[in-house]
Amino acid sequence: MLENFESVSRSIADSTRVRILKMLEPGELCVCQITAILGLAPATVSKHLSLLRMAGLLSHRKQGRWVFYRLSSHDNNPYAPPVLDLMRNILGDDPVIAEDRTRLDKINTVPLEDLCGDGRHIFTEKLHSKSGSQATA
Amino acid sequence: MLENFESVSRSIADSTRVRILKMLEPGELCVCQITAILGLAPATVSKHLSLLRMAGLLSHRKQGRWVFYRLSSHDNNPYAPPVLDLMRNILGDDPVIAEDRTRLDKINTVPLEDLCGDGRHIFTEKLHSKSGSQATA
DNA sequence: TGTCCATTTAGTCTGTTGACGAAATAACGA
DNA sequence: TCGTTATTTCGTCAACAGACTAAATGGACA
Repeated sequence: MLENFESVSRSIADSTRVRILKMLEPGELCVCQITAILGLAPATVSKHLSLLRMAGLLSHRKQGRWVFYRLSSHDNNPYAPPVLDLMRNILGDDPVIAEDRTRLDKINTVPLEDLCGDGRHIFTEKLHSKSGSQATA
Repeated sequence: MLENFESVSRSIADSTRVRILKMLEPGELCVCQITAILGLAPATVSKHLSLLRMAGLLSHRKQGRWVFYRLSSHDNNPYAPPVLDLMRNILGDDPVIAEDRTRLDKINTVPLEDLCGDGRHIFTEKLHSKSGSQATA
């Protein structure tokens, strides 16, 4: 009960995890895509994703070497759905969230192989450069 | 934006603060009443209340030497109302929350002067004793 | 004015959290 | 099978959070 609610509320009490939840609204993403958008170390991102999954907010599936995460449709935690519903209706106009969305759009124009492969660092750098918002990668 | 949401989500990410929000649903309470129900040091409770107020979840009014807190109806933080609405619909059947409600009912039978005065410690002790749930103070 | 008492603030201590790099794991392709 | 690569786990470290005690604040009342 209170324990389940706490795992959800603690999950959304961190801005990085809120960013993850918001960037997954349009659909599932690979870990390397999420990592590129956030600009954090893979280990850090993995830990956040694991925590969100444990709280019942995310589901994941493996496809080859890639792992895709999506907003959960499970019933593990009864408090997850109402919280996800609430989040869907807010923060769309927040600057940080909006910038993430811009990066997401840019990332969707690049094949996963390119993003996660050799060109990874170069692309991620462009994604987070000062002129990143209007650069065309 | 994200900052305002974070102050709310961090507020509800602690079980003590969730207990406070739930015990204030029926109506306002004095700090000494909240302290008695929680069984924590007054300074600790005061800090939690201050944090909840800063997040826009609580309002307060002074009456003499007592300070009464209630669920906020202000518009300081746009994320406070939807979160309070969500909370109203959940956790009513949680054991901890239910026990707090029992203590609240018991406290409401005692005049504030008695609760905050000399008999304070004795009453609080009864409130938190093993047989406290069925004791009649 | 001075005392009493509810509440808040200040200071401290301990446990938790979020970041990282390095090492382990797992799956693909040669 | 072996190397490569995406992801996770492990170990570490600095920053934060929540608890307490002690001291400060502020209103009530003699």
